[in-house]
Amino acid sequence: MTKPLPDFDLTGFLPYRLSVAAERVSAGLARVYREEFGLSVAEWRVLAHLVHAGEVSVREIERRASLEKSKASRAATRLEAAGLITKSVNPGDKRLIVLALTDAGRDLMARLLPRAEAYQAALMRMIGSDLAALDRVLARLEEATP
Amino acid sequence: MTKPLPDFDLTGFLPYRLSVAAERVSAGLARVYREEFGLSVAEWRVLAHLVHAGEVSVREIERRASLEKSKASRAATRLEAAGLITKSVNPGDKRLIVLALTDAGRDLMARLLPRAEAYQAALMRMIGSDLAALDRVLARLEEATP
DNA sequence: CAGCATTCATTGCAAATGCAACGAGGTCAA
DNA sequence: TTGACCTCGTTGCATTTGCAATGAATGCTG
Repeated sequence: MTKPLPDFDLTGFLPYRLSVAAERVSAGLARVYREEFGLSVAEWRVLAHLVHAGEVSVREIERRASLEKSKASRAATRLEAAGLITKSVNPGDKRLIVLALTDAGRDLMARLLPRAEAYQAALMRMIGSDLAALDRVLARLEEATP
Repeated sequence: MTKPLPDFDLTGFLPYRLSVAAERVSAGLARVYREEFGLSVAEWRVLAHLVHAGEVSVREIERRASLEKSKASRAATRLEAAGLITKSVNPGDKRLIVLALTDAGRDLMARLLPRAEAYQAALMRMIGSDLAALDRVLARLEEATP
């Protein structure tokens, strides 16, 4: 008596499809900031968050940019070495490190952001009228996951 | 004269949101096959594809399961060591390796697949009426990415 | 204010990753 | 048939990753 192994098509499995799609989109975007600006995903996220948030601790990056503690720390170290950000101790709470863009970092982002926006625009064009629905789905997954 | 750095909210950036959502969903699913069956993502994908495809080469896994060449190869090696699949040379083309589930592999998947399906079902319930739109979006991203 | 628990960032280290190189096999045209 | 190419799977190796441990700083409680 053999087990009744149900058929299962991985390519139709939602978590898999979502993962592959996200990976491809990330890879497409990464070409922009990697090939032309030499940034890794972690570095891109740190810089991108700094543009919006101003001065921020590593911990804040970890939370807001979904970056592993150590990943955020190492990305910050590399960015500092590249002269794109500064790291300093928060005088109020000396456990905290204040990350801030340098002029060079701001310059780089001023050139990079339009490219990133253009990429998002192209993506949105592909998604078309399903954008609102996708937005709802992502919003729901942001607050909870099964 | 400072640069006109446009504001940019990473948490509203579509590629980022997609990436985070996919990562969270994957992590949720991974808890099932990792904690209870000791499988990695790569191993899960290989097994899942074998269920549907029967006997398959490593190359085929690479293509159909979006797994790096070497990742697929190493996953197969581990799965063979664990007694879940067999590896043999294709007699017709001796460059090809034939991967096939063992009885133990089939048994494991018979227990795992219902859990995976349940996870997908829970995910679909969350997505609700936006499922059709999400499906279209993923289908479009599968055939092309900006 | 003393002691203890917590928070933050870094780092050590084992494991995972990705890429290029390799060797074995196969294809095809001259 | 031979020799130049291609394909497949594995592996070597430098890099990246994730996790736990560490050490410094702060908060909390009695």
